Amino acid sequence: MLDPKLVRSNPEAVAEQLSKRGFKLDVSLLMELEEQRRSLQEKTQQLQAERNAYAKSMGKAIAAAKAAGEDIEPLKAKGEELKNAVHEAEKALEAVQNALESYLLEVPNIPDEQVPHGLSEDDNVEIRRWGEPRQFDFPVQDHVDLGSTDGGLDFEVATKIAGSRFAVLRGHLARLHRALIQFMLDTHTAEHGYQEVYVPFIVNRDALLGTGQLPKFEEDLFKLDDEREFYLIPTAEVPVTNLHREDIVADPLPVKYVSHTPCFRSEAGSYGKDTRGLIRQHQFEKVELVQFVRPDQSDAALEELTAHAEAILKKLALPFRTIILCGGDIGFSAARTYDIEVWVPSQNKYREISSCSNFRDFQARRLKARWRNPDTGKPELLHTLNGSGLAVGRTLLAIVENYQRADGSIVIPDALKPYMAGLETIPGP
RNA sequence: GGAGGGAUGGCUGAGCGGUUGAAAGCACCGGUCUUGAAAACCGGCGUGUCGAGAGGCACCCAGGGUUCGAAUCCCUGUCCCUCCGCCA
Repeated sequence: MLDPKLVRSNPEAVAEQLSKRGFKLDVSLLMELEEQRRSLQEKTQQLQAERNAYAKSMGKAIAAAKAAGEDIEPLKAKGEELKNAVHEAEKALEAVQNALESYLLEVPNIPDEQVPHGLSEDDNVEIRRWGEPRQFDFPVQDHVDLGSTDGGLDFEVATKIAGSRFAVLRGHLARLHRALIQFMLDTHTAEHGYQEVYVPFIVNRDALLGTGQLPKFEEDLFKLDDEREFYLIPTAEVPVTNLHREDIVADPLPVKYVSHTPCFRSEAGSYGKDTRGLIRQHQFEKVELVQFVRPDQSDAALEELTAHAEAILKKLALPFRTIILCGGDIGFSAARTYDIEVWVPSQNKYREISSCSNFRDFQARRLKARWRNPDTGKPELLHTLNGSGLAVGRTLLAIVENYQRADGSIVIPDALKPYMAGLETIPGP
């Protein structure tokens, strides 16, 4: 959520900045609600003050009246009147505050100055490339064909037991999948200073409000049929970032977590997109990096975090490029996002494998995630960041395709061999 | 699943329906003292929100209710603890 003070004190400037992402801030609605809020709040608080003062004086007044043998009913009646007036004012104020709050909850974050202009993914800007896409001297197969030979990658049986957009992995590929997870976790904990956390895969509504998936993106989530309003997590970002909801972080910042979780997405609105293969699934695994940092450190932290994700691809010798998302393509809660795209030979292009974002204080404000600034001694909002490090299914896909040989076998990257009991290649048909 | 007991400021922990936004201790900050530190002593010290400011308002798990007045009474929910049962 944006700082309400900023929005009401400078609505035109905020609207201008939000237009960069194609969002139209309803300034007149906002101003009108704000005006109502102000006058109602004034009135309510004045009445509350009156009631409080009156109630305070009542103890003595009643005692005095009783001693004098007077009727105390009139004293009570005045209190009753005040009570009712306060109630009414409070209700009106609450209604306006709710309207204001629910509007603000659906306003996206202000994009960073460095975010390129543009309204579609075509306007994203490439920052850097690493590695050379391999030249193949034989017809390239995609991972679906490569995996189908020994049933290592089986979409049909997954359809039977669940439905479309699910996969079953078997044998070497299942092991490779597990190896990737271990490898990523080990790298981030041992080399990049992250603490590993294991978290719930089911979260409540408050958690999703905190990170910004709700209230606006309910249709992307799997909701459980349960009166407790449970949802399957769409990313580890939700449980991990919520670790510090309504918290004043005591640890020295930055606090860095890495977590491996499954992710569940209904992918509403993506029908017909990437229907083949592992790219877009209802269930996939991800190793996620999350950081809580001092506000003045978050820009640097995003560069660092992105480099941590890139390090995995470098160790796996998978060619990639890093792009910065333009205003129109950036996520709801993010101020700045780098996508890392890995080379996918069968598609002859780079495809997203990680998304690293700085949310500034946007999530922190919703979460009430704070730290105690030693300079002021006061609790202040901190900044949150996260990034995939990496999406496991897509990494598996990239390995299978980039490391394929003419006979359909797949070479195991050196970095993964220790996790594969020394296996050198996954044999072809 | 059954039976009890809890939830108060960064932590521990008092709190009679009215003078309690909240005792006390710890921690923390400032000062005195000291060559320095510790100890001792003095003072300060919750969060949010509105306001230019003075100051106001809200908050004692959450939501309802009773009352002129609720941290204190009632109801519902959530979470935690103890005992019994069951269980990967």
